[in-house]
Amino acid sequence: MFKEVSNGSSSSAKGAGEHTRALILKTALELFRQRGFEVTTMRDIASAAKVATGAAYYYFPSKEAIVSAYYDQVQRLHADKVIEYLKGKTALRERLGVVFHSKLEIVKDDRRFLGALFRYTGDSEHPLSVFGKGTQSQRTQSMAIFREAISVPGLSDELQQILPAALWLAHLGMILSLIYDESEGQKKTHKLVDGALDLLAQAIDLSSTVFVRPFVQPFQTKVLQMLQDSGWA
Amino acid sequence: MFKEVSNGSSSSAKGAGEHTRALILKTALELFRQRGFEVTTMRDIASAAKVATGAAYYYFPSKEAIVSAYYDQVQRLHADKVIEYLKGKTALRERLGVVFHSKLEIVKDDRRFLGALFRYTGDSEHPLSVFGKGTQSQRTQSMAIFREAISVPGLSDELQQILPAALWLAHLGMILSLIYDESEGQKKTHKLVDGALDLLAQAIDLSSTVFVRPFVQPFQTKVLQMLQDSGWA
DNA sequence: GTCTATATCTGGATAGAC
DNA sequence: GTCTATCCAGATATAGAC
Repeated sequence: MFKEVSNGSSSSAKGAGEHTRALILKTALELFRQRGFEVTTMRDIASAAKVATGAAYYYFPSKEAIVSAYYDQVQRLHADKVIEYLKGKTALRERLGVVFHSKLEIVKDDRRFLGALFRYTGDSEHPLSVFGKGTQSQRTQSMAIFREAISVPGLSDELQQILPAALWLAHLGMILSLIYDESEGQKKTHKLVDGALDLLAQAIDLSSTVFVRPFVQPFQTKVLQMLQDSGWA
Repeated sequence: MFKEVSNGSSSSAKGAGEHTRALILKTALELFRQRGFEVTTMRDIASAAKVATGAAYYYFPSKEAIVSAYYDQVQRLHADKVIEYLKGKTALRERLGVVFHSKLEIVKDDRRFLGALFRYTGDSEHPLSVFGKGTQSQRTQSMAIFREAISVPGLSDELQQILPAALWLAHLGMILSLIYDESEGQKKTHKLVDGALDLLAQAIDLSSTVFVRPFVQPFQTKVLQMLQDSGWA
């Protein structure tokens, strides 16, 4: 997110330093996976990538910024996967499954450093805070993926506006669950996701029913109002 | 939470170092409020409290541990307040309002360092992680307060088991909202809390209705099952 | 603009003497 | 239980090579 901004096309246009940057990122992630995030120092990363410490800081203002850059990668990858897998799928439950499970698939081996994403959650000023202004654009992109996933006929206007934010938040919860999940293959988290999506899809179906809708609609309206008031929709 | 454990009664039995500990805590909080959490160093704290740096670390293994100790205080205070204010109040909405707003009242001036509570959210191993094993007992205590608040007649068994965890999670959200809330008097957060509690109370009322209950009950059962599977109820 | 090399600062955290 | 001294690593600064 930091240096590549000044650098035209964000794909793989190997500008001079683009290679170095990629090398540092790749090396760092390998070390994080092997040894863990905390114990890996910037000096380790730089020397393993055979660059000077200053070079690492030239591209990544902090150790967490490396994880943040990794996560940008994840988001791009996720967006691509989702577009591909969503083709031809029309059922809401199925579409939601695609979005959540493909994300899980992408990050599944990176539990040891994914937690670094949450380090600045409580610091509203920090550029890397998940809820902060500095990450607004990533948030918007991520919500767009969820918006795409729920674009099926028959959904109320309110839900169309509520769900992207709600699902984005839920997906953060999923990542947290993954981080804390010691069960083999992290199957607890997979089960949790499936259970939650089942419930959500059923609840949405039910709420669209002619009998139930009149009861539920005012709730949706109020929730939407609250989200708008706090800048989430 | 750290040193006082080895020290019999947790109230104000001024054992040898109990005074020093309290002094360090008090001094640190003053500095955090005046200057902010990040910019205040352990050296600052120690010298302001007129003790050596090592002394501060003797009582608090990390800077965040000071905030954690502060939060223990908050929890005790909150529990006391809630017990007092809840007397004679029987309506669910009112009782929930007491619990949430009294918490908000207690922490309202401490936004500048409350965020430190979340620093280790992504680190499942860390003793101070909000979701970790090291904070289990505080979590249990906090949930007990919410359990007390919702002990009104007419609540389904499922909700009685679901709500403490759900409300505890929601109250974390409230604190995050407070931290990010720049509106004067943090009235956005107050409004959010009131809106959310209104909705919740209405939803619970509605779900107890003879007509709606049959539809909602299976959902509650499944949610409870999921919470139990993941160790939250 | 990209990078090396190196020196320095800062502040969280620890060890060991008393 | 408290202090002094020290370590460690994240981060910054600088000067210069290409």
